[in-house]
Amino acid sequence: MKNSIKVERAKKNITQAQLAELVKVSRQTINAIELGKYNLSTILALKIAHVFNQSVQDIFELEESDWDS
Amino acid sequence: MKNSIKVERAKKNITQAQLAELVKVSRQTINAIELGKYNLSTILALKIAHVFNQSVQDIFELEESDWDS
DNA sequence: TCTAAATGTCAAGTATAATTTACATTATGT
DNA sequence: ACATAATGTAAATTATACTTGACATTTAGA
Repeated sequence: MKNSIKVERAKKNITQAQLAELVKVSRQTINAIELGKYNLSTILALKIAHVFNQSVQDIFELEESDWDS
Repeated sequence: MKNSIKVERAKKNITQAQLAELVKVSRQTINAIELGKYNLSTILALKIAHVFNQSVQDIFELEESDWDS
């Protein structure tokens, strides 16, 4: 799964730490998600989408390989 | 978090088992998600939204209490 | 009413999301 | 060049998503 969190943060001019605070997770969690290191929960994806006023699909995009299983 | 999976399944006339097969998880997982028993992964939410041709937000809705932490 | 499909539930196990602490690296401004 | 903020990374731990197998209950059709 790809994501555009870095771009959205840049638009809003906020740091990973600030985003972390807004959605109430650790800074490292935001960093790992932004770098595609894991498959975050849906509640967290909805919160991030809410912060950026975007749809979840706008920010998180499935890749072919995500369907492998 | 609330969801409308049951309604979407009814529209498409498919069972929990069939949806499970389409998104490649177990039937019990679909059942638990549909009953709001846990916070599924974003990849799975995107796959379910894809099956129903809907946005993630159309199917999964944050509740106030989800912001508690 | 009988049968089968569909749904609900439970317990035990595995996989992985998310936290914490800590430190290294890279970017930014003065 | 220096200082500081921001980002990347790692290991250890905790919380929880998801699986499997099994069984109970509800629903729908013949």
